[in-house]
Amino acid sequence: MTVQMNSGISVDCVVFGFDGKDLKVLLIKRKYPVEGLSAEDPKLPGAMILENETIPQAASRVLEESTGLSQIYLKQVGIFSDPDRVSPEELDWICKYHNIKTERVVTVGYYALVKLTDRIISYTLRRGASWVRVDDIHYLVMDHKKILAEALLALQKEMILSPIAFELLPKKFTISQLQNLFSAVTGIGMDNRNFRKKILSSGLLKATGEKERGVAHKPAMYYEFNRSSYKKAMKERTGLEFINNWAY
Amino acid sequence: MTVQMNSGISVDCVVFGFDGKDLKVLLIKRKYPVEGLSAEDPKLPGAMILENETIPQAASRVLEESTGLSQIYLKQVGIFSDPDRVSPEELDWICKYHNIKTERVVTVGYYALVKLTDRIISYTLRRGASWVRVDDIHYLVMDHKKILAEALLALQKEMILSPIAFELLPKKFTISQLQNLFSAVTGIGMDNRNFRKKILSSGLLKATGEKERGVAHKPAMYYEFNRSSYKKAMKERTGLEFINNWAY
DNA sequence: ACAAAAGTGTTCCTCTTACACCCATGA
DNA sequence: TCATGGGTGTAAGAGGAACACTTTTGT
Repeated sequence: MTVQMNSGISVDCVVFGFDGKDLKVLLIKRKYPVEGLSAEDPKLPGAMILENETIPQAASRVLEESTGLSQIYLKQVGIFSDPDRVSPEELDWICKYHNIKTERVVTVGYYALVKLTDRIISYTLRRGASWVRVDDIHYLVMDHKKILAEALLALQKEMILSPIAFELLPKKFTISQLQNLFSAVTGIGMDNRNFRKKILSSGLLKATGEKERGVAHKPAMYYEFNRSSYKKAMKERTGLEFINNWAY
Repeated sequence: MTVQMNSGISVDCVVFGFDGKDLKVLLIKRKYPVEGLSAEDPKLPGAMILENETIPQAASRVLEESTGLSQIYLKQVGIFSDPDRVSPEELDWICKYHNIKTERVVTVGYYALVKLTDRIISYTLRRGASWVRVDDIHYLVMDHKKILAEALLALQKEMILSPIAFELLPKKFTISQLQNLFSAVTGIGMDNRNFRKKILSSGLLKATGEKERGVAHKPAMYYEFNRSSYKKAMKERTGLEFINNWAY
């Protein structure tokens, strides 16, 4: 067994969006199909890393290319380094497409959280990409399904621990939207009154004064994420949360 | 800017051990020094990945080589991919040492938790490695100091959330040892009575019946980690811990 | 006898949970 | 007026935090 000399390194991004009801993922199609590989197979947006580029930078680049957005929430999920994760045909395709030579491609999986605005939706659709409900994704090329699964798991964990839900919601949102998002991502249901109490007493929300319009029921108040109060709270943490979280 | 063709991929491991008082890290010296690079510079154990080897497998291999142990707790910390993280001299050294050609080395950082038994200590010392208190480590080669810092951060987070403390303790340990470990790693102090209450009511500890011997004070009871009860508890989680953890 | 760490209970208070009805709006 | 989701309060119980003294051993 010898040291691996030519490793290609790529990044693949699971871009999550929330439409108010379902968690969705941005999927693209393979460009420049070759023999034996369908151009219709859905895949995650990804790219080989460039010289003079760190891996997080590569992930940002992929995101900017596929969504038109910079400055979005990006988190590493894991490394996928099975020597056989890319089939010989796929490897061939990758080498031709990028005009490189490599015997192996190790990929770094990321997930990204974006607000599903009209702009981003039309941008992605124009480029032939699509937003698919997580539950409706049954096949992706290579090990992208596995990357998706790990990304979803990481998102669930993270959403329970950190206030990242706001990254998926519009700037102004209702408490119900927030709760639906939690429920959609984590599968956890919770009494609406208790949810409101907690989230409001947390100080993370700032009422905007604006209300929903044109809905056939009592209009809901719009709130914003109070980023500054969150930062302040982080500094004041006691740090005594431990055993509760892992012991019964 | 072109696609990176020759990326070397390595793993580096931060091996943590606990001697009952301080958190320590296993450091080694560079073998086969070359001009311009001291053989005395301390570094983390690491290796280039091999063909037909996944990255976690490479990390396990490094661990087995440096400690003689397999089956130990290993967790990925992050990827270090700054194009300039390895100086030209270092790169030269790496290429010569491994007899490869590469323009860049991306490394994956891991941390490992080991029980500091007599066997492992003598094994590592025989190989010229040393166990250094975390607080006493001021310089490591390349970006290894940064890797260490991130590993420590990840360990702290993880120890608050999961029962990994047991990986660092002997099979039989006292409650004080456990509490000291928490305190040493997380910096969190806690009332001893409350700590005992919590940890004992958690069902994670199993009293062995054995007591300390030869100590100049009331001998403490030895406990073991009750792995099966932990697994059972995990399945019964309600999953409603969220907002408490990130909101005030 | 003394030094040194182990071990033990109670009270107060906060936070979690469970639970059911009225409100504002558009159709 | 009806259908729809928004919004509200309370009581009981569990769990967290603060607190000081006795016990066991070796020297």
